[in-house]
Amino acid sequence: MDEMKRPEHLLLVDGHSLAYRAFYALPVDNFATSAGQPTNAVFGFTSMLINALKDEKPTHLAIAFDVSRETFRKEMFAEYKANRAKSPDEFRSQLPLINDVIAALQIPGIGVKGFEADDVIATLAKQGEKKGMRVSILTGDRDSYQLVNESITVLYARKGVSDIARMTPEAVKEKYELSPTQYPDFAALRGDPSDNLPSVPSVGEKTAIKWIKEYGSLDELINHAAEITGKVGEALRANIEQVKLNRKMTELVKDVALDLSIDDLGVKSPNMDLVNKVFTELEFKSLRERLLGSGSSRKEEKKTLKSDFKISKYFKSAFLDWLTSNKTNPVALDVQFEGNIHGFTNIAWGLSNASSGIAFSESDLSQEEHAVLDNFLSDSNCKKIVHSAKDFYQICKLRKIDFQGLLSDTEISAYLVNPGLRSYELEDVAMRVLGFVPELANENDGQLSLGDDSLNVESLASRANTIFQLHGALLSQVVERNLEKLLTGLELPLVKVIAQMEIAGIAVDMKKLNNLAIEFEKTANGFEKDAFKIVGHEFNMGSPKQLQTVLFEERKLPKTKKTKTGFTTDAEGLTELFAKTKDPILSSILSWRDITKLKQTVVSLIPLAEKDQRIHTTFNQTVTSTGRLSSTEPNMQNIPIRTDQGKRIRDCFISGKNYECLLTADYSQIEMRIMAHLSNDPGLIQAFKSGEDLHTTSASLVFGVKPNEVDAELRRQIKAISYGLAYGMGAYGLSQSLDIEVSAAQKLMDEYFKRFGGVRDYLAQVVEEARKLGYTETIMGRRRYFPDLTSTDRQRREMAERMALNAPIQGSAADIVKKAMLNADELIYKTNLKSRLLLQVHDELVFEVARGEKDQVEELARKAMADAAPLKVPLDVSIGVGSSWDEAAH
DNA sequence: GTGTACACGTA
DNA sequence: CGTACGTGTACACA
Repeated sequence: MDEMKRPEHLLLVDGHSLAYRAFYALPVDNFATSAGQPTNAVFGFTSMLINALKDEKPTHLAIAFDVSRETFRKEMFAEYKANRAKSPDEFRSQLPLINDVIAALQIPGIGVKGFEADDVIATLAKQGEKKGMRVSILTGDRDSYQLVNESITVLYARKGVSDIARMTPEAVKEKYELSPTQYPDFAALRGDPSDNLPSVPSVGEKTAIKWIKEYGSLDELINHAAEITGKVGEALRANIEQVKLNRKMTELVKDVALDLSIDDLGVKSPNMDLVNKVFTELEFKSLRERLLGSGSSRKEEKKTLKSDFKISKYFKSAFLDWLTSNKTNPVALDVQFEGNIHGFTNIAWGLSNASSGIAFSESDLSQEEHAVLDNFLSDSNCKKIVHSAKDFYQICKLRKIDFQGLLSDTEISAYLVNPGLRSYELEDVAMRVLGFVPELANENDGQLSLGDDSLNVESLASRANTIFQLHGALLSQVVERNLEKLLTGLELPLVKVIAQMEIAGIAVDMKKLNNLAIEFEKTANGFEKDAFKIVGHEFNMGSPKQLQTVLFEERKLPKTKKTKTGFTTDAEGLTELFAKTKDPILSSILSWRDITKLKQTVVSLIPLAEKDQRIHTTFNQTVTSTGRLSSTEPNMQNIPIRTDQGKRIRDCFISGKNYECLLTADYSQIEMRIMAHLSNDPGLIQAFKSGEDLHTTSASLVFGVKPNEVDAELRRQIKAISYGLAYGMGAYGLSQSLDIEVSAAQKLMDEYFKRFGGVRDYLAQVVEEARKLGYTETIMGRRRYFPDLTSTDRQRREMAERMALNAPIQGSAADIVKKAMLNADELIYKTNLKSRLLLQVHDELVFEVARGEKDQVEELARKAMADAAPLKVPLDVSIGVGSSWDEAAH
């Protein structure tokens, strides 16, 4: 192969800071050899190194290490890094292993006594720059930002082991509004807690940046220190010597005497024998694979996803060919975009089948090509496999076409196969299911992607190919686990409904909302003042720690229940304390907490209202382990309702222009109905069929009184028992929630089970079966796995048991509500109504009713919800209508 | 700058 | 020592 002459590129790695980052980024528990040697730092370090080699393709390479803590900086400032605890044994034991790794990779490691790795790197970087090389510095230390210029880039390990920020002069400017040369001036003012460099009191990043921007440099700032007014000015003048010292310490040394030169740093191929030996000892299997495909080792064949996978860069014939001739075969699609439901910009697409792919940015398309793309997207005969179909529905909806032909969504498939995992992002699912991650496409011109979230367009084709492969692998798991119907009959069609709900959003009365914020703020301030007066000094009421000092030390109140770090100050504890002591501070705190929480809710809603005066939440379909939806930004599923003040917040959600009112429809006691259905308990079923109030009926049975003799207290008790059971509560928990003796609680439970023996048998059977099978199932076949049911750790096992008890109940309710949403959507579509579904709050649906459609929507909602599942008991739906969400309550 | 603890809103 | 969530603040931090 003829060696192309490429520009020389020097990669310098700060070994210590990178390893340290890796150590804290990866859980030590998950990385150890079978002999028990921790390897998380080695693994993370090696992983970052391999990635950098792959991405940077350096021609020259060195790793610098700190040799000891005794450096010239320490001589200048005795306190330097004095606060650093000795690094944990688990970390230090890995340093020799890191040396083994870099020895195997034939990378020179450099350390110079009296200097830090940073200084060595600065020296080499400058030498490389002089020789006309491109220089990259991989580090977890921001001090090296001062070296950044047109030739020198810092690759800063932000968090984890894959989040690398590419710090060019522009990136530094963007982040700090300062040039790289100004960075150390700023750092000197800010101080550095990890190096034990003090900051100027009351000067934070904001002020530091402002000053350096204003005066241009630290020297100039100091020259004009006398001009700065106020407290901050005084603080600066009082600390000028420290700041000067900080500045000296931050400056990197660029002329450390080294006994080798850049020319000695040419990249060598790894010593494969040694690599095999070391990686085997460390039990790194996947890293060895990655190394082989790293490109730093010369002729090794590259391990891509699929050797025959071809990516066509965009060109016209390929584009047309792809979108028009592949009609009958499924295609995997990936999309990248900026913006949100109010406007998507910079859209780029990746498409792939088993063997080839194409990727293109929309900006490169002609008008005709755009039309071809739209046709493809809305052609139900073109079967599409995607990861996160909601994006596709929303992008299409905004350009007024219908996304059609959804064959599957790998994100949702993966979720159904095993809900309750942390992430269903493509990279994570691919790693779990296929054992690899989609590769970034190679770039031939040496320009690299920007890291972060901006992908290069070609990589969308590899992502699409990964999605294609995932579909095959996940489909067999879906079939194996009997999840096909749940997937295609419930979750997939639901995606579109949710996409529409998010785009619709819910209208808010901004005036009311703003006024509420002001009013709550005022009230809160009043309570705060009261509290300060009672205590005799100011303190931060929002700090549980300070609160503890005030309550238990200053006021010597009796201690509440313990938390991990002290004594609880939660509402329950404080209420109890108040009953005991009548200390007025307690009621002030409780009232302040209450109103502050409400204020915060209101305040956070205000900026979320978009130009359309509506709030558009995001419903996540793959978060909960039970099958429920979740809602974020804002969470519309925990808007207050219980108190009068809280209801005033609900009153701010209203029907929008051209709509008549809001309509809420909710299931009454859906979880207890499911309990009746699943347990087949004749008493419970009868109670529901009778049409009487459930809790009243149950109470009369359990307590042996006539229904009309069931008072509020008895009703409250039976309600606590019923729902407690659905959550796996024991006698102790019941005694707590009813404030009775444990023995009394046990008696109550016994009595309950005497009447509802079927419930007891069912609960026992659920756990038994879950232990046997490893999972529970809902009425629609949704599974949740419980590995901890066989744990020897009692606490974990019992936790798993309670979760297993609850999962079929909560999960079946989720199934039913989801089905109801589909029904409602379909009925609206069929009857051509303008009304629409806006929100789902677990057992409640909120509709926005168009003029003149009130009665129809009410009937439709009732039918959609009641018919959602054929249970052994009826599904009771109650409906309310009003001009606001509060008024529509019932 | 980031993660954890605590507190608290909903079903 | 009752399930399932999301969000805010304070605080520690290696």
